[in-house]
Amino acid sequence: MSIQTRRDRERAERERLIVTAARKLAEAEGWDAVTTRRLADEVEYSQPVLYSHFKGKRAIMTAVAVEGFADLAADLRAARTAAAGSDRVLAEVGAAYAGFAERRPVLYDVMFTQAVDLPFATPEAPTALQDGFGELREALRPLAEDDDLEVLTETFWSGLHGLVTLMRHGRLRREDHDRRLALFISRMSQ
Amino acid sequence: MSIQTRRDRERAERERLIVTAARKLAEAEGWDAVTTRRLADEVEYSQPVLYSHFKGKRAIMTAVAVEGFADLAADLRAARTAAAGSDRVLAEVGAAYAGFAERRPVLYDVMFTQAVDLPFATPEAPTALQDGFGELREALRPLAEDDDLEVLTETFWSGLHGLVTLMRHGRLRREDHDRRLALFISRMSQ
DNA sequence: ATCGGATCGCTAGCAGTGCTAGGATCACGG
DNA sequence: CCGTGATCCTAGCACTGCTAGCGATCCGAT
Repeated sequence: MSIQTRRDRERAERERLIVTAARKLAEAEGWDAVTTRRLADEVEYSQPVLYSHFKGKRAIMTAVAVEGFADLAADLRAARTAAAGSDRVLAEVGAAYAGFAERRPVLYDVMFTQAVDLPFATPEAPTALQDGFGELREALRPLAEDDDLEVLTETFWSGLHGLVTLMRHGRLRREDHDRRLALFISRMSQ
Repeated sequence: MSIQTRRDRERAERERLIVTAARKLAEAEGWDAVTTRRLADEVEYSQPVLYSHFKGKRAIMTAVAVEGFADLAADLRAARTAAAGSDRVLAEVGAAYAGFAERRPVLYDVMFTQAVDLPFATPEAPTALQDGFGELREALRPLAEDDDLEVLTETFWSGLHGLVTLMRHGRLRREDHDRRLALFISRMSQ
């Protein structure tokens, strides 16, 4: 193996180090604590190295968001494949989605409100995003009827997103979360 | 009238001036353009005056958000009272909500993602918020059945919020917006 | 009419932000 | 062993929200 490949490997490792450090720091102290100085300090390099890997701070956050989408997709897949009766699939997947947002609020935040420049609903969207959307689509396929499956999936996703977002921001009474979720799922199932 | 009252009146006018200037500036150039310096320049006062009226920049944004909630409530009320058949009410109100978010994205932004410290779902929430929520509740009352009306309203609201938020952030195909809205309303109507 | 006092709004500055230009340092190839 | 090129750091820029402290202004009492 050439020297160049070793360098490339080290570069790739350092890039991952930056992303995971940003994620850990954010999950520990919130995104406000993730400044370029603090992050550089955390990875034990100087600030400018960050910019040799990423175009800017937002690009780092976007990288964290992509990781988040991969995690979310994995959670949804697990819930879908583990669901007992086929009529329970939607409820399980919905609960998994809401659970993800609740367990990892900081991650959900960067995925949906901070890293807004991520390409979506287009072929060049990261596969992690398409996977997650695909899980929702499969969970909904039995319910599609004559509705367009794609439209139904987007609508279902929107409902879940609204529920978790408004609750996270303190706009809904927390104690009724499960009832709202159950009501939404039941009505969406016709 | 005493001098004090005149001063109080002038203070109140200037406070309104600040809020409307912030709103106009944001709607014209986005919230990134609303810096304290720029805003002070716009109202033709120095920076510190802003802080004699508001605790900080976020408080100014919150004031703009409250104005936004009043506007939204007015839109919803107009849609609800103008709806022809009683089975059209929900569709009209939903369309009004989505239309508001589409027509005033910057305002909707500050209401739901920037000014997160606004009290909600509690008695001390500004009346504008309670009015808006009340409009949704009245639109849904005929559909409540044995579901708790409050829970149903929160769920409906969440769905609308998710639809407009994800679309605004480019996560949903714009051309299917009306179909998603129609699907959501029809399923929520049982 | 004039003066004392309190209010008011300004200038100047602080600490911290994202980002970058420039040079020093180090490892490599000849 | 030396020149060369990549690598990474120090220092600094322009900007942010916010505040201390002073100067002017206007009011009320003498």
